[in-house]
Amino acid sequence: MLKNIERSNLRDVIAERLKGYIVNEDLRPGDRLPTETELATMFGVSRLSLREATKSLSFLGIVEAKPGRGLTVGSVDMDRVTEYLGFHPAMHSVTPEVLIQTRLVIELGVLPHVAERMAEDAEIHQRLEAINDQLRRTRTLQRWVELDIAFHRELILASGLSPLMAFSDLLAVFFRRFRESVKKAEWPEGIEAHQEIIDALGDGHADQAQRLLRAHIESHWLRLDLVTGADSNRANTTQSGATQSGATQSSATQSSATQSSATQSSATQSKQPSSPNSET
Amino acid sequence: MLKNIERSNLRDVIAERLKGYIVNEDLRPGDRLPTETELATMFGVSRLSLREATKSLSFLGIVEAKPGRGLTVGSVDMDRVTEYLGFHPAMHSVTPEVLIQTRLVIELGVLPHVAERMAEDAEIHQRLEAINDQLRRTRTLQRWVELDIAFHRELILASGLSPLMAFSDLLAVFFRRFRESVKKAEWPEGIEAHQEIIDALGDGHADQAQRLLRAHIESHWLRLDLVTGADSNRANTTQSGATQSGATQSSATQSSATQSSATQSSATQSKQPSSPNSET
DNA sequence: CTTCGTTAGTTTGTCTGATAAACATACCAG
DNA sequence: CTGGTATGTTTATCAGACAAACTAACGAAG
Repeated sequence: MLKNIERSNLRDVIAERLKGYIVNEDLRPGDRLPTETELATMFGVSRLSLREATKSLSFLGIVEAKPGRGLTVGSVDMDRVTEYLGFHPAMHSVTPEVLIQTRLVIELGVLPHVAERMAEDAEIHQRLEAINDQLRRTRTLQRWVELDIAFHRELILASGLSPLMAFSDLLAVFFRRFRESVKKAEWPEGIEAHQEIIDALGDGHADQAQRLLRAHIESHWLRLDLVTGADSNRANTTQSGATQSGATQSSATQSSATQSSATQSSATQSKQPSSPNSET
Repeated sequence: MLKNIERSNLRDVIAERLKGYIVNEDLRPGDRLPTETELATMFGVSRLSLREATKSLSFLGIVEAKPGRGLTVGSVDMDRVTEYLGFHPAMHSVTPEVLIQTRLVIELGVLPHVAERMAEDAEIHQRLEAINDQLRRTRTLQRWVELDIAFHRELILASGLSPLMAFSDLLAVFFRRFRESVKKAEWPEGIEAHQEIIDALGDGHADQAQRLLRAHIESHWLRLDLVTGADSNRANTTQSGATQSGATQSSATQSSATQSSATQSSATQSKQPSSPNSET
């Protein structure tokens, strides 16, 4: 009678199995899946339960369904993710420190590749310059945020490590709110930082570009203290030594105490942006 | 006439309206929504159609549903999205070289964080040692692959950068086939490399651990030449040192055209991705 | 009066079955 | 051979029902 007490969410289990099916069969976007009834019998559930799973997946574009044609594999629609995740008031389960550190790992790690490819492809330099030029002529916050995201996105793209693009897009969603707190007076500062990074990359000085980009990204962290309204005075005492930033609870994804995360963040996070990678 | 692409998706329309409802009512995580039947009558659709919309939203964690309790606004869970990041457009048509370079960026970039946390949490060292010990006693290929993946997964986990965890799992799927080509005679080599990495991390020498891990991962690269077959003679002659690799073309190339990128990746890379922590 | 166990009510979870719409394919006519 | 039509397939949506799980109120015991 009782089969699976493991997870009450039958729908999620089905979605997981469906994902596994696509991976195992090595299906690529456009490939057709079995029909709903076939999948339902295959998984041993009713068609409605399976349908709810496919609908969840189709919401993000992972699978597409058309009447008469059936189910096909698609790609995740990051715009949709941005649309629905961006408006949401609170996203916990990942602290801002972890977010920044993650971004540092990706973007800093990418720079040597960018420098190398820049030496071979002059267009990369042009594209980065073009974005920064547009940034200079920008007046609205909305446009500024879009262009700033585009700049960092172009950085990843230029590295040729396309899998990291997926992550960059996702992080962009979560970083958007940080960027939206940037005051107009700080714009020139960011543009100048971008320019220095471009120049360093153009000269092949990947290590210098890394230092510059680290400082640029970590400026988000300083802004964060202002946003959360925490004690920013302690943030001024830079490099005191406390270093347990970075990661706390990793996968605590329960939703029991939700609104406590807001207050919790301001209380616990008063450490430095700089992480283990302490140069100089 | 067709004004737009037919938005016959009733489900998306309902999801949109539900999102608007949350925004208008200024609901925050934990707040309760009307019941499914109420929302259904409110929107003028059947309960099942509305249910599909709520399920789509609950897939992202925007709303949560519990029997007897009703619908509540949930907290967005990043892990929920990263789990399905493998369906990102950028993840398609990725060459094995790019995959290895991507992995290098992530795993090398993570090591400084691991070293730091290892100094505070002795359990990390124990867990890594435990996996390696199990690796030594392994006899079957299946088990060896699982443990090898577990080791690298533990490295990411130990860094505390949980967003990267999903990515590691993702890459593990792709790398599984490479690892399965590992000959039994090469096992001790890999185990020894793991041990050296653990020791270096334990001593706080993140930079040394990075060099070791780079060599360890790039051994996959060598195996790759055997796997892809092709003209491995050219690959052998061009880069005997094998510590080079370099970013290749970004996308648009299928895995079939591997050889061109192999030759292109000349010995230009003498820099280290993720060298921010060169304290020497 | 407080506290704990029980019971009734509410709400989602899942199922069965059916009809309509949209698409794909095969068939037939010119 | 071509083009339109007829038919079949598959998803989209609906209706109603029962089970499971959680909430809350109520009553009994200390």
